[in-house]
Amino acid sequence: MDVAYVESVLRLVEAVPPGCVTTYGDLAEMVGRGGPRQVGSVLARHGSGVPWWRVIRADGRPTDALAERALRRLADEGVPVRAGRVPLASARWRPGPESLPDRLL
DNA sequence: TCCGTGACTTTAT
DNA sequence: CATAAAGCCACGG
Repeated sequence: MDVAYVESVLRLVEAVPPGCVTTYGDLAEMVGRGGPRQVGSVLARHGSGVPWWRVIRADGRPTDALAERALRRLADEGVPVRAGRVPLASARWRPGPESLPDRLL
């Protein structure tokens, strides 16, 4: 896993605005390389410095080990949470061309 | 090479 | 709507 890839992922996560969420799969697609699991891998090792709680799974739930912490922070910043799950249909972040870090390297 | 592992996803029950 | 099974991708032993 090279540095360029890691930085691309971290930059995107940093670009997710408060009150919104995104998924591992979406990030993978934006980066254009690797898959959801690779994105998860990056956050697991180097995600301490970015808003990791805004990255959740495709089913709207944060990864199991971090569910408590993530859901509380999300709720704190106004993200709707129902039954331990975020309604992606409404809270999912859809970056406009100018909000994207773009030139990802 | 083969195999297990993981901050995952999709499809089928 | 909840679960299970299979698929997927990169890494390391």
